[in-house]
Amino acid sequence: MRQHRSDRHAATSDRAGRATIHDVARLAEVSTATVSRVLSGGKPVTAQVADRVRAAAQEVGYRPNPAAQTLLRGSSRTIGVVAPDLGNPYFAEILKGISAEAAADGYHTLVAGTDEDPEREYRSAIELARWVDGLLLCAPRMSAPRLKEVAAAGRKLVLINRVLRHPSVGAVVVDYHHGVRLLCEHLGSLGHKRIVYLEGPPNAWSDQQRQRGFRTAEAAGQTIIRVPCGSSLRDGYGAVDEALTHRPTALIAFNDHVAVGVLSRLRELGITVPDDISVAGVDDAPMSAHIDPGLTTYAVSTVELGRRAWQHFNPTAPTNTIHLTGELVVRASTARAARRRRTSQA
Amino acid sequence: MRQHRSDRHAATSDRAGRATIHDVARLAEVSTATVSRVLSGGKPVTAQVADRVRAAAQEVGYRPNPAAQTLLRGSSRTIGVVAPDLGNPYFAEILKGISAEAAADGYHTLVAGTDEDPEREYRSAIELARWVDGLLLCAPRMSAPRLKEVAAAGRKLVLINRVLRHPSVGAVVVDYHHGVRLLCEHLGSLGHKRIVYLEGPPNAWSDQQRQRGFRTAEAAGQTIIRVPCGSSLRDGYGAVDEALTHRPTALIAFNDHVAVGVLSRLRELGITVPDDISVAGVDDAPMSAHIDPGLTTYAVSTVELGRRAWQHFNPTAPTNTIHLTGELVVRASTARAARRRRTSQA
DNA sequence: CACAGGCGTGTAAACCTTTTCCCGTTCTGC
DNA sequence: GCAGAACGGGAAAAGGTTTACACGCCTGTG
Repeated sequence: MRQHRSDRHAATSDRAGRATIHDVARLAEVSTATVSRVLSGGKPVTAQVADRVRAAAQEVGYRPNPAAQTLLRGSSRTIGVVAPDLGNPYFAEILKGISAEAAADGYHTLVAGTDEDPEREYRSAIELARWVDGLLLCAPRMSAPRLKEVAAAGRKLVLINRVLRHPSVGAVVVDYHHGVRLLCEHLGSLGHKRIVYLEGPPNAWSDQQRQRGFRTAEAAGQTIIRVPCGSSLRDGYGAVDEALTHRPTALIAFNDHVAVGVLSRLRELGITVPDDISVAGVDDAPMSAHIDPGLTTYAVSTVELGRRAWQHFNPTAPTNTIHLTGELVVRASTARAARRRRTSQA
Repeated sequence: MRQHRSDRHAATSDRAGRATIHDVARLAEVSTATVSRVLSGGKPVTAQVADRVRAAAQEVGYRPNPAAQTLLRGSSRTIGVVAPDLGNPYFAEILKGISAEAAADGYHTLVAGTDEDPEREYRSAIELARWVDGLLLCAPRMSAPRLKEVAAAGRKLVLINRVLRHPSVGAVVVDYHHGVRLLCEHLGSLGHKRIVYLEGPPNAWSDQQRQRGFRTAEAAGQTIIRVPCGSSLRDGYGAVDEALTHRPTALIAFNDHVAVGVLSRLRELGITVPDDISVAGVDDAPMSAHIDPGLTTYAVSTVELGRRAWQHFNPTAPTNTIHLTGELVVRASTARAARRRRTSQA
């Protein structure tokens, strides 16, 4: 592969087979204008002519060329979605939701994964902006100036879990500050004093929001130890050992995906959750209720997130920032802090 | 929402701002042909003129209109991916892989989820076929005639986990027959005699392949009890109670997603895996290694799947069916059958 | 010195659809 | 019976880009 340059020829010869509106017009013995009117429903047309046109269209298997339609109407009826990791169930849920909403309105969805790379994110966004009527960026990591550049390049820009001081850019954000506060209060009420936070990707806006929540918790007297981590399952798995050197009684992961990796590594080490250590996540991924132990987390509906994001694409919608607040979901992964901490290798 | 019809006006007024090749040509005082040659790199151009054109393009922020390019060259440099459930980690992985491969070759990816509905699947496929250079259908449920219709409507069709006797349709399929045989042999060697199979969606090709494997196992003397289920986590969760009425010692789920739901329900019922009952899945989803107990499953690399599928889009590639064979991954969810079965509600 | 060839650039057609404007016919109302 | 309206349908332009063809100039060679 990597030499797809050569398919120009194949494409052209293939295309030769597709019927155009002219073929239909010729067969039905009418003008192309009439064909368009019959099929796209403009002005009224005699029933007899309409039938003839429809029969002709059926016979040659006519389907309007979307490129021509797009060129003419200046809208492709397509939105673009850019996400750091399409394999992450959280983004997969969002993509599922938004594409379903879009499809219900006759819109298509173009996707791009960026592998968490801000540079690729920028390039993908700029590239997609050429094609689509609206662009949805999930948790974008790129700098604010570049984000503004993207906003200028495209039609309509909507952000998920990132805000940008800019007119005409909509956003839907989860109130992670609130979420983290709830988690800290919950753990505090269970007697946890030393809590490790496994940080998300550097410069991620949504990580900064969480950090705000932790500062609030610190101001209230709790001890938060920050350990660099990331956003994937592997990141969580890999960060556990360092986290344990700080001898925490509880552990908050950047998100549920990370938390699953954490639980996996803890199990390997023979450390029992929640008896030896409590673990909490953020996002309430679909599987979080079904793993053992069930994961305590901050839940916000991805369905709602997708719905709200799609609303932003309505041209009459105001371009503001919608704050979504979730709720604490307590499951089996958090419990009262052990009276005496056992050695970390149990 | 649902009244996006009105955005024609907004779109038109927005589009007014975008610079065309004519604007660049006027500013650089050359013809549009020269601009195209400079930017798309065709025939040679004087360095001085090229610089002038590039400067002009930069100044007005020119980006070629993809609809016009598509219309002309008859290729949109886009592929379409249709999957039953974008939220299912298995399909999310495949989407991630194929879109990354496509992006590396400068192609875009259009997606559609079908919510497991064959009717929507057909409509989505036909609709996407108008737009794209190639269509990738993941585990399609539609009938063979309709599949052929889709093949005729589009440029290039590639199937994942489904075969179709038809020239010019490529396919990449996992050898589930082999996988199920391995799982049955594995369980047999552990002394399991009564195995429940939680069936996938009705009419799913990949379920039929699994059934073939089970018939082989039955021919070898094993007892397989079939229980209707589905392909989602909830389906697995919901099918457990009925499955238990058959008093099996082991349980094979349609896929890992289902198996996770099964484990969850078993835990609720106080039934221990693998002591009371063994559980196995199929697909080796990313999380399967990280849950407790680790899931015994049949693993085939989704990366490989995506890579092979993309290869099929190369116009010089033969349109054949590629069989991918995986391997048994034994984890903690399967063990020797209990000597005496406890009551199912233990 | 003249002519051929090559290189750089412009012109215009083609890609396919929608929609505006216009014309011709038929029907209505006075 | 005639004027005007209403309605069905056709011709043509617009939308932005690429590319085949043509043209002019410069250079190198006979």
